[in-house]
Amino acid sequence: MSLFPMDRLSDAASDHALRSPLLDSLTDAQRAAVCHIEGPLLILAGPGSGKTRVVTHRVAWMLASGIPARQILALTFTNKAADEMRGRLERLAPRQAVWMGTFHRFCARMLRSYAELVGLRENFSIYDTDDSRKILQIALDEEGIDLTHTSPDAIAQAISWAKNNLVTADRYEPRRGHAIGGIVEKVYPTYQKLMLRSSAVDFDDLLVHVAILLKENPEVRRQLDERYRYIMVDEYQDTNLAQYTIVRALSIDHPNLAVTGDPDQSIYGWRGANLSNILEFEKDYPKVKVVRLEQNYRSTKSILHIADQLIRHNIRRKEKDLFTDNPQGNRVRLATFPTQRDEAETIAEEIAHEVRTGKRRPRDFAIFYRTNALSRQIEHALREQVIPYQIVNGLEFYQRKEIKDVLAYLQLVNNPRSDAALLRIINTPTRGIGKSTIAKIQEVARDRAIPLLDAARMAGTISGLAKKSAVAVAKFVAMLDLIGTKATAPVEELVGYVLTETGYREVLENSEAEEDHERLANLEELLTAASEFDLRNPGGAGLEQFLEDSSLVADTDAFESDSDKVTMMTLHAAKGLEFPAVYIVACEEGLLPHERSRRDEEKLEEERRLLFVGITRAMQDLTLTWAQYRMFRGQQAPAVASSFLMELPRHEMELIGGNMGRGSAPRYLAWDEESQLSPEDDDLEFPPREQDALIDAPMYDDVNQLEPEEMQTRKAKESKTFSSGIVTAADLLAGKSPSGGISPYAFKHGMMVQHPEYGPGQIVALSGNGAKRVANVRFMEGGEERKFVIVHSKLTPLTE
DNA sequence: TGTGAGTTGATTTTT
DNA sequence: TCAACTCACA
Repeated sequence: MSLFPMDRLSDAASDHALRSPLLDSLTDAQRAAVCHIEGPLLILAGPGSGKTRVVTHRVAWMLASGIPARQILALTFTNKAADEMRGRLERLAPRQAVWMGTFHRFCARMLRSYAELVGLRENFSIYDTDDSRKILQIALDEEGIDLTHTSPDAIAQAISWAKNNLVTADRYEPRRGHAIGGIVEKVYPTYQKLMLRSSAVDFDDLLVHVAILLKENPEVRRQLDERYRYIMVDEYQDTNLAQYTIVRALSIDHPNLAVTGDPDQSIYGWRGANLSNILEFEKDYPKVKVVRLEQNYRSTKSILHIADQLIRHNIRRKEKDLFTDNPQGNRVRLATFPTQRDEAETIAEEIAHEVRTGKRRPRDFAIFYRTNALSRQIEHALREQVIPYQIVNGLEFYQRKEIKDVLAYLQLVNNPRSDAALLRIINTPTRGIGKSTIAKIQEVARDRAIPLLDAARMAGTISGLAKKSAVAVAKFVAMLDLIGTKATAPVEELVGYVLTETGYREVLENSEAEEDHERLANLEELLTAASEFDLRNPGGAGLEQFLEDSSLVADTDAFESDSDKVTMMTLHAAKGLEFPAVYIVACEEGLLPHERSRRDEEKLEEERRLLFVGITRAMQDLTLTWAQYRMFRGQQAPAVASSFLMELPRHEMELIGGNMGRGSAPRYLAWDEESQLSPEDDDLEFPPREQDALIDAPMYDDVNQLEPEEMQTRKAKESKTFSSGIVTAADLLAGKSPSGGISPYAFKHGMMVQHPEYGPGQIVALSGNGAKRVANVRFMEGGEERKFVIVHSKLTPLTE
C-alpha cells in the first residue's frame, strides 16, 4: 500500500492531506506552503524558519500527488543549497529524478542543447573570471584603449552590470556622466566578439544567452515551459533581471512558480540582484498565494531579538515579525579588543577552553568576517591553540595555478578555439615561446579573425618569426594534437597524459621549491577527483561535463559539514548554515559596513542585511567583536566601532572590554584573567607559548597541527569536492586488493616500473578503478607505450 | 627567452 | 602584506 495519496491535490484542506505522514510534522503555515501546488506561490521565509524543509516536503508532496519528476525544476544559487535539497528529498522520496541545481548549471545545460541558436558551438567553454579577464585585456589592446584613468576591473564590472540587466553589446549606451561609459561602449562588443570566436561564455553570458534564447525563440520557450511545469526558485531575493526573465519565460503557460526568499537576506546586490523581484512578486502574479514563515526554530530569544532590532533599521523591506518558542538563552556578547591580535587570540583561547573542558566540539563553532583577508590572524591564533579548523574561502582548489594550467589543456582538447586556455599554457611549462612570438601569433589571429590555435598552426609562414620560435610553436601544436587523440579516454587517463606529455610533472618533480611539491600534491588530488568522476560516469566521453563541473563549483561548496573543525568563512558564504556558537569579528567602520558601501544608503542596507544573516546563523551563543587597532595594508591603524553596533540594544547585551570607543577605554580586558597580555605585546611578534599547551591539547584527530608537507599528503587522501556517497578510490585503497595480485593502487602517476618482458618504463597515465584499473606504461626501450590491467599484469614498482 | 631583484599598487562579497 | 609587474642581465 502506498503511503501517499496518488490523486492530484490542489488544496490543503483535503482530509487526505492532513493524514499524510509527509504533512503531520509541519506547522499550519508550512503545510499551507507545501500543499499549494497549482498557481504562483510566494514563501516569505525568515531565517531558521524551516524553509528547506518546506521546499523539500513540497517537492515530495508533488511527487506523491502524481506529478512526474521531470516536470519539476528547482533552481538555487549555490551548489551547496542544491545538494542539501537533493539529500533531503532523497530521504523523503528516494530515487526521483527531479532536476535541482544552480541557475548557472541549468543555463549551461540549456545552452548545450541550443548553442547554435545563440551563435555558440555545443562544445563551448565556460570561462571563469580569470579567463574572461584575459580576453577583456585582449579586447582592450585591440581597441588601443588607454587605461590610465580606470582599471580593467572597473570595465569588467560595467560589462557585467550591463549583462545582468540584459543590455547586449549592440544596445549598450553609456550613461551620461559615467566616466568609463565611452570605453565600455567600444570594448564590450569587441570582448563579446572574441568570446564568440573562442566559443566561450563567461558566467553572466550563461544567463544572458538563455534569457535571450527564450525571448527570441517562442517555440523553444513554449517547449521548455511545457517541459518544466513546476518551477521552484530558492533565495528569490537574490535574482537579477536575467534570472528573473528566464524564470518568467518558463512560467507563462504553466504559471506554477513557487519562490522562496527573505528580502532581509538579500546580500548580492553587487551582483545585480534586484530586490524588487521579490518585493513586487505580487504585482507580477496577482493571484499569488503568500505564505509567511516567521517562527524561528534555530536561535534563542536573545539572538533573534538582536537580529530583529538591527534589521528594523532598514527601510526597503517587508515588515516581518520574527518569533521563537526557544528559550531566552545567554545574552549576546559584544566584545572590544585593543588590537586585532587580542581579538584573534582571545577567541581562539575561548574556543580551546570550551573544547578542552568538553563543553563543545570544534564543529560547533563558526567565525565569520567581512573580507577573506581577515581570516589570517584568526587562523594563526587557532593554530597556536591547536584547534582544527577549516577555511571556506579564497584560493580554492580549482583556482590554483597548477590546477588551472592542467584544466586549460583539457579545455583546449575539448574546445580548440579557446583562446584563454591557449594563452594560459602555450608557454607553461616554459618551452621557448616568448612574449614576442605570442604577440605575432595574436596579430595573425586578429587579422584573419581566427582562433589563436589556428594562427599558431601557421607559425612556419609567419614572417618575422625566428625559425627557432616557429619550431617551438610547431612542436607545441603537435603535442596538443597528440593529447587530443586521447579526448575520449577516461578523464583520469587524460589528466595523467597531460602531466606526462607536457612535462608538467617533470618540472615540478625536479624543482627544489617547497611550493612545487605542494603543487604536485594538488595535482594528485586532481587525479583523484578525475578518477571519482570517471567512476560516476562510466562509458567515458565525459570530458566536457568534467570541465563544466569544475568551472561551476565555488568556494562555499567545499564546506565539510561532517568534519569536526571550527569553520571560518565570509559572511556571504554563511548564508543557509547554522552553528551553535558564532563569532562575528571586525565589526568596524570601513569593514562592516564596508568602505565602498558607506556612502550609498541602499548599499548600506545591504551591509546591514549581511550582518543580519551572520547573526541569525547562531543557535545558542553569539559574540560580536571589534578591535581598536587593526592591521591595514601591513600597518596598524586605529579603528572605529561599526555604526551597526550602535543600533543594537546594548543594555540587553553583555559588554566585554572597553566602552565602545568613548573616552579612554581600559586597554586590556579579556574574558578571564589568565589570558591577559602585557601591554608590550602590541607588536607583531607572537609571544612564545608554554610547551605544555601543545602537549595536553588535542584529544581529537588534529589535521592542522601537522607539518605542512604531511598535511598536504593527508589532505590529498581525503577525497574532496566530487565525493557523493560513492565508493572512492581511497575507500578501495583501504580495502583488500584482489587475491594474490598486486594492489591496483600500488602504482602512482609518473612512477618507474619494471616489466619482465619489456624492461623498465614509466607510468604515463592511470585509469579505471578496482580490479579494472589500467596503467599506461611507456617503456624505455623504443619509447613504446602499452596498457596493462594492473591486477593481471607482471608490473612491479621500480624503487629508486 | 628566462630569471631574479626590485618596485609598485591594491586589497568585497561569488556563479 | 603580498602579489603582480617591470626591468636589467645572462
